Amino acid sequence: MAPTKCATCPLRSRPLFKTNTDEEIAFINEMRRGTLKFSAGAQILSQGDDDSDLYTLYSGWAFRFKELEDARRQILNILMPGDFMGFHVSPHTGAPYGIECLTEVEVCVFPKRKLWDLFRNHPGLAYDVTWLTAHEEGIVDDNLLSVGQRSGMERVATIVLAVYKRARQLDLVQDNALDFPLTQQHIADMLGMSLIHTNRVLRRLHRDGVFTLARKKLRVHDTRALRSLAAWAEAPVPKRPLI
Amino acid sequence: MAPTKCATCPLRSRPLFKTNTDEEIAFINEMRRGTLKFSAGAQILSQGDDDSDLYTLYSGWAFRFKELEDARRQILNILMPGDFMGFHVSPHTGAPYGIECLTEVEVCVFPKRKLWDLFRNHPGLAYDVTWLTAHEEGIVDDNLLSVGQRSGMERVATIVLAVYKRARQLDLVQDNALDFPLTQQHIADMLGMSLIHTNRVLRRLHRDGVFTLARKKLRVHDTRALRSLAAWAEAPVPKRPLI
DNA sequence: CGGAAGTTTGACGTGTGTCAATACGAGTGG
DNA sequence: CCACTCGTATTGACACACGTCAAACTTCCG
Repeated sequence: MAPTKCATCPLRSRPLFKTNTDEEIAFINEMRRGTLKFSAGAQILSQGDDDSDLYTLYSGWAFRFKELEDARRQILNILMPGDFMGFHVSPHTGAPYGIECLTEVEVCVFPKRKLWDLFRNHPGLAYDVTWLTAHEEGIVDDNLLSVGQRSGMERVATIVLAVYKRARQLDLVQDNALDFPLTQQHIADMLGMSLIHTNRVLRRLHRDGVFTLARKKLRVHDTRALRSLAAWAEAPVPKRPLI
Repeated sequence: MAPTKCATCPLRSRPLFKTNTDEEIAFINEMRRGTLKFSAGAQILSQGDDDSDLYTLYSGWAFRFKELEDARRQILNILMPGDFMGFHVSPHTGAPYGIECLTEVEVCVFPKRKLWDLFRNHPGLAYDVTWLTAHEEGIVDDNLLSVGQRSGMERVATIVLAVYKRARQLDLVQDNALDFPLTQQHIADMLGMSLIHTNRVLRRLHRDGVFTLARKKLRVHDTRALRSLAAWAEAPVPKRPLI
């Protein structure tokens, strides 16, 4: 359950998140309209929606995606606790993407029209909003690099490693294992590959003992191998803002 | 030549760009350290640079890209006049992408450390920075959708149409034609295809009379055909901020 | 227990990549 | 004005990663 007051938000006390001033937290608390629950598979935001709200993902996983008329779907990035969602540039022409839940999800809701107050009175938070937007763009950049340039094997290794790292930052990993709610179809849609080819690649990595992925559990056995398969560039993780 | 004062910036008077208050323009003018010229092929920002500046592209074209150790390169998006560049989340770990000029380029330079003043004293401009960041993310989203889900033919049609539309907004199109500085290698690196396959697709579209692309000139003959090849979704263009 | 959703495998086709060679265009220097 | 050259564009032959179709199997869950 989400806490009633942002000041006592257990997410905020995690070392991953930077600290805000009491005043800023009070403002966030006041701006927050409340929390909402969605069940797995529900859409928090549908492509084309206009006049949607802003959200911070409090618990659970979701993903942001775009789709074409003929139902081909591209997953743009995965959303995990602390991610800020719903800010886009086409408020009048409808959301250019959708957001769908992978698990049961709880979000904090912020009305868009209060955003101006935030920018006007809390420059620190305004900067945080920009930071989060740029951060998400960085992840999409990474995904575009993968889908555009890496082979199927490299793509799978890269995404597994990326998810594993994010999950570890959020303290979701125990004994190299975590709950992993994506189906192979989701992975395929994220990597721009067919379901069947995705399955073959996963099988191969499974057989080679790099990781196991079964029954919604991901267990990473050989980070080293994963890293070299992915041609991964290591980089320290800066403290991120939380709105 | 870039003007000495932002108040008389000819870019700003274009209908594409929204108006700012005199005070805001004065602040931008004061924040601007000056202008810089780059020749075609020069890198405004190199992957891994730390402590870089912020830029607004004043004239010319450039592109943002990431590359892997083995020199595979993914172009993330194309930059045209009015684009805001250089804001990213990893100031201490080095820029996660590079920016390279396609033509001779002139940019306005803004020191990053003044950004805090901007957020603190000019919430309208702070919002504009966020807007521009989110807008660029939207373009990367579109590119990821293309690279992940569309066929080679669809990808080429989509990108040609997108560039054509942006160029028209900037008044760069005369008689359905514009200066187009990308080589086929650039297009290939943007669409995640090999140079040779890109060439074949271009030839086919050329033969079918959809558009011609030769000697750095792009001439669009059949927008209708292009649109249907691209499965394009029409959307009105909102006024964009200019910093 | 039954049905739906998700996973796995095989057979086969094709879009796209790779290799190699030629042709073209724009500069450069003689 | 002509060689020369280098980046760019074009084309053919061939290979393979990946997509498609089809079917069985396994897991989940009411």
